[in-house]
Amino acid sequence: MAKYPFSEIEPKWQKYWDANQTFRAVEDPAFAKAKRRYVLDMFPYPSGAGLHVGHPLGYIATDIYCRYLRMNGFNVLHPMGFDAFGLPAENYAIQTGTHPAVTTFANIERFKKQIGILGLSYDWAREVSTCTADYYKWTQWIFIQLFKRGLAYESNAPINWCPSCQTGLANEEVKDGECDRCGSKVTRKRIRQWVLKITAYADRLLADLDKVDWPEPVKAMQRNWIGRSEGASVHFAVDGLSEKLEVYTTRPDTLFGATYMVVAPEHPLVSKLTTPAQQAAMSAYVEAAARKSDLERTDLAKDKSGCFTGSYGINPVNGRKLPIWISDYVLISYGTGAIMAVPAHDERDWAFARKFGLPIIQVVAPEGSPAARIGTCGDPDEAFCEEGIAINSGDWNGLTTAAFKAAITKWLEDQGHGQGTVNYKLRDWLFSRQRYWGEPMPLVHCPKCGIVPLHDDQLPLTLPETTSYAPSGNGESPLANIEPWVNTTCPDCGSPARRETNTMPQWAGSCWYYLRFIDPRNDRAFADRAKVDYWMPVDLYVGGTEHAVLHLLYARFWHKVLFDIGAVNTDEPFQRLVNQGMMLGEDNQKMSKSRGNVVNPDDIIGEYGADALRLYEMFMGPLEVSKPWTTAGIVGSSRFLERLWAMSEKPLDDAPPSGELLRLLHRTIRKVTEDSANLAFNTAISALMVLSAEANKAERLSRPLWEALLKMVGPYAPHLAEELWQKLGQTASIAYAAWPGFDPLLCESDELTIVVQFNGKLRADFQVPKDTGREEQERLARLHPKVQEYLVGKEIVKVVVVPGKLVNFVVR
RNA sequence: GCCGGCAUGGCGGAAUGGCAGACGCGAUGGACUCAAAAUCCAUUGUUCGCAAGGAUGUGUGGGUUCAAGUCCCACUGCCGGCACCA
Repeated sequence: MAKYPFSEIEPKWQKYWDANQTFRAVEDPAFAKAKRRYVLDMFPYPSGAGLHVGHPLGYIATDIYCRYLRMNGFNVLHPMGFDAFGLPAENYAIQTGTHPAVTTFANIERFKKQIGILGLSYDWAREVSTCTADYYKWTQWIFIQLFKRGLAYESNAPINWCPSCQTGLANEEVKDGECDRCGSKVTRKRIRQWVLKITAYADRLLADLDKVDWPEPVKAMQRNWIGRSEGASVHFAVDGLSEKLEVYTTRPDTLFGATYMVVAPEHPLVSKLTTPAQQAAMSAYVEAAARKSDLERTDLAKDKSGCFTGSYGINPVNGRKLPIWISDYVLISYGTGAIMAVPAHDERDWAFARKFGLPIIQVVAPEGSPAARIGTCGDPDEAFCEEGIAINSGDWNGLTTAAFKAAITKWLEDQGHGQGTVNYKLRDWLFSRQRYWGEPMPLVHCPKCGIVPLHDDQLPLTLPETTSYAPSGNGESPLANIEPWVNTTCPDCGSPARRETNTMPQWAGSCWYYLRFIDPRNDRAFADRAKVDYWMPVDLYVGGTEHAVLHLLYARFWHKVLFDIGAVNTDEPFQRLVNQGMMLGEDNQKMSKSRGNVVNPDDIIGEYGADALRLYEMFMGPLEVSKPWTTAGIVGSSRFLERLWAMSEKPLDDAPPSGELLRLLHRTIRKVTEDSANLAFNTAISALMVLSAEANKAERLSRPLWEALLKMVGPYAPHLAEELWQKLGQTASIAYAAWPGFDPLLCESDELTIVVQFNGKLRADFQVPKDTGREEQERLARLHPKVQEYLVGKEIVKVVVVPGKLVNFVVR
């Protein structure tokens, strides 16, 4: 018989699904909340580079899951769209003059074509692109809500600046001191910026991680990034100055060990602290620190540097005078930008004290050590950073670190010298970009009213047309040069005013796109609240780990703000998150053009068909783990499909199968049902292969078995399944055929194999009827000829019997 | 340095504490063929043995258990994230 003509059949069914709107999702109240599922892929940036076989991995997985859910009576929302603002299209525009929208939409079309041939069951009627005005109208609207709640503010603090991208970057976009996008060294720049106050949500972003079903590593990364720490703020009087110097420490129990203090070069008190004698040295140091890049400043290997201010702080616990230094190892952006230095119990302070000959006093000793008993000790050899017992701390000696922390914090509060404090590593989110191809910020600078947001009826504020996309490089976006656009009137008072010219970062559009899919054409709200209630939260969200602290943190933040203003029904957007593993090249390296190991899905589909590619990508291993692509391996999936195609020619019997084949059928249904629900597609496919191989051994095919098999194949190889389903005389799509059920009783075998072990080593096996009792099983085991042989000259110490499984003789 | 994750045949992988290696790729042998491809059948962890049958085996070293790939402790290697956050 002819080979499976996938190149005819696959387009045929793709056209059918499209023409019949088979996967259109409708908010039908007949489905109870428990019978609705929102299954979401992380939407792509439509780059011009084209896809490799790794890109569709997650899309195939969610598609199979959605098809499985539909056959099980769920109403499924499964949309797709495009994260369409971004630098590549803009950079191309600078080079060629082509409008970024032109490039972007061309790439979107190409992308849709490429994933279209995979037979993915998206509701394309809900497609959105973040760069269209009807979409970013609502991005702007949400930004205004943030602004109105005081969560967006202007800042002039120095920021991360990428000299190549010519724009500011968020902390999350800087990796190892380099731009996450282009790899250029990030520098510091002081320009006016818009910042979102994500730190106001730090506690909730941390606590609510406990509510969601996400991979632990991703939760750990977010917890790390938020970086909550508990400690105390301590106020140090400064000799000869009215101002107090406030420091933050997680170890208030080491206050007696403080021997000097350090403030960051950018600290506001630096000039007041500097005595005339130190003035020259201090200016030189501050200037040198300002010139250093972030990477230079945070390089651990470098020597500590610093400069004495000439001033002294007074330690509130013992009145001791502590010299105040400045050093760039203290960061202005964390805590109070000033520290008390305890060299005996902190590696960094230790290194600094050693370099500058500052005293070192040990105030914590390991529990049980002699020092802990007598309350004092000699000079330490290295910093001791663990917890222990207080020494050299006056009346506090002998307390454990934990007890001392609590006691001294209370003492500080009682004496007015400080208080317990919680700190976060998370910084506010640098939100403005000095580029063209992004959402314009819907704000106006009015000389009378200050910064005024546009009114709702003035949205969207569309991007002006221009011919010059190049950034000015001086911290202004190209929009600043478009005078007719910049000059406007104040929405509130009507006076002449100027528009904000910064644009939003690419993350803005992706912060809420999952909500727009719910009601994509609504022009009165970002989404109708009843529809939000119908679908939200997202039940399953599949994408790569690269967004663990970027998109996934930002989106949670925006969602919580929307929750707080009553616009959404849940305080977390994504209930369950799954990270698909990376598809590596055949050489086990990351797939990339520069390595020359890229495999194009179009080529594979051309040779083997989309169903074979889908099947193979899922068969290769668990969804979550990274694995290398092997083109040679795909023939296994292809052969399986060919076998099904050939089997469809066999004569059919109406009777169900009998005996072992019936049992295998029910077991397979059980296995494939469980595995499909758990996204364990590799083992489900394996079970389908076993069943088809067994069923194929007979000359004739049982129709009930064949129908069940086709339905189970449906989500995995939908084109072939539809074709063979139609061949059976079915007129409706298999996409909504009822998923086959199984009978647990029919899964069980009448006979069980019992294995016999001697001291845990396998020696024999035999068959027993199911329901054989414990004693009977042991008796039959003893009668087994090989067992008798092994028992000769041995003494039985113990017999372990697991009914239906094994008998283990422990012998001597 | 800190926090995660992973480690099983030639390869991808499978295995509620109970027959390690399901399923697939590859390889070897055979059938079909003038021949090849395709297809089908058989074998395929390593090792000793003509065979029957042994021994050994899930990164390393210990431990718990009648029984450990699976649980516990200590390592090693690889991958990812963070990194002067006081």
